[in-house]
Amino acid sequence: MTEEEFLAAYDASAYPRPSVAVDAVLFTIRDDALQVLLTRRQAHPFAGLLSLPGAFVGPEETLDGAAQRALREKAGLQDIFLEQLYTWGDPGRDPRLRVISVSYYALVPEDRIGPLPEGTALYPAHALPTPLAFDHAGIIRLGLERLRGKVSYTDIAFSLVPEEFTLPQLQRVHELLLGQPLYKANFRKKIAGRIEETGKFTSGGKHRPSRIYRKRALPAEPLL
Amino acid sequence: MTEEEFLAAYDASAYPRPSVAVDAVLFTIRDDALQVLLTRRQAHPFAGLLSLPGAFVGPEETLDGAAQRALREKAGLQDIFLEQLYTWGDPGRDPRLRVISVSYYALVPEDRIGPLPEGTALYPAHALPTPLAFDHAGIIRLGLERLRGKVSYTDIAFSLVPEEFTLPQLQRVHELLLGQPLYKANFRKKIAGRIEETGKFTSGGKHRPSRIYRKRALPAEPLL
DNA sequence: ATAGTAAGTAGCAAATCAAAACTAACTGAC
DNA sequence: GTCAGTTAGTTTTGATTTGCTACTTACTAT
Repeated sequence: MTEEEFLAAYDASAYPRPSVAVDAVLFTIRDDALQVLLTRRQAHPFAGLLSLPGAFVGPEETLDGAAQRALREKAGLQDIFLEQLYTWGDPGRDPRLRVISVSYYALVPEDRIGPLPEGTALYPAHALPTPLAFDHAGIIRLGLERLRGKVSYTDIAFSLVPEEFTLPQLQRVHELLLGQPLYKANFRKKIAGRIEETGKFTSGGKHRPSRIYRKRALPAEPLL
Repeated sequence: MTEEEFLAAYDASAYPRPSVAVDAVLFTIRDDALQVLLTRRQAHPFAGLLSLPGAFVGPEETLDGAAQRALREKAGLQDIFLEQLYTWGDPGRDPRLRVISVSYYALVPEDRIGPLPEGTALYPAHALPTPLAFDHAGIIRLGLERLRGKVSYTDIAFSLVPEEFTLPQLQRVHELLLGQPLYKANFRKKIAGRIEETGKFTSGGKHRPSRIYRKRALPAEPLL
């Protein structure tokens, strides 16, 4: 069968084409823990269970665009770090109809999260309620693995911290993502080239104030 | 609008749902170069251009299953390393109709490739004909990046080499994937724990024969 | 025997990493 | 004021890994 013949048969066939949706795992740091945004489902199936914010992909919409829209509609967030994670397509993962879900993970500092809609809240990523709707537990687990894998060799940790931050703060983010403590001195050497001082200091603590930094715009090295 | 309402509207709407397809980037090492399997398209669109082997996802088929089937049908390959790469969904990437493509990359040692169907052949990954059909050039580029990124901290190189291999062979695979030469002594130290001797040696060369190894089944360490 | 060639090993300096110990700057209790 | 408590930030040291060179080994072809 040629591809064209297949397509013709495909168009004419009785079974419905799959729907394509996106689901987003939105991570943030709150209460010294990594947290995930979940919404409680009202409707069948899995009514009453928590699920990831998602959306069906519109006819003229890109996949990234649909993921952005899902987060805008469900959490009021715009212009945040968003990256594709994995695509889930097992028949039966949605009992209603075949749904292919392109999953994304998103990172946002806590201070950018506004008031959340009724039924939507943050839950600690390492102690999630169980069960979750659909295969969303698996999606979150993969997101956690991806984060852990990428934190050491990319800039993603900066996306979980306000524009201006202290090094203990940034180090703590790394530790939460990696799940293990880091040595202060080594951590500082490693990121020294990716930050710049603001000249400001924290105040109000019962101890030595810490310097406040921001992310360095462009590393000077890659110009070779 | 609730999700249920959306689904109802979605079902009733005039625009067709997207089709979901898979495309596979099959890599192998041949003639001391990394090569990709491509097939020449017969039909519109992009007739005459080279494209990745692909398939539409059947109604009861998993995504992985569809990718396996595509490689079985287009290259006669079974039971090979296959991993999801990225999902491409821009409207307009297929001029006929909206197609969401879940891309995979696959790795196979040359000795497992049999005779290929008419119109299907291997092309050097770093000197591909241009242009390619659809967005397949971008898919291959991403596959190359993924390979390069993963070769140093995973076992993927073993999937590009026969079951029994020499260390110069395995080192060369690493070098081709990384695009840079490696130091023999360091390379050997690094993989020492992941291989085991077969006791056999190559023969017939004009020089010292090299030991033949196989991949070590289970590393002993992860038992803690 | 000797030359050619690629396989495989030894060793060292430089860079990086893990780890502990140290100093600095604030608050609050005395 | 001074001292304890606390966290920020720096210095230092030893272990491990990397970059690199030089060497030895084992085969074939003259």
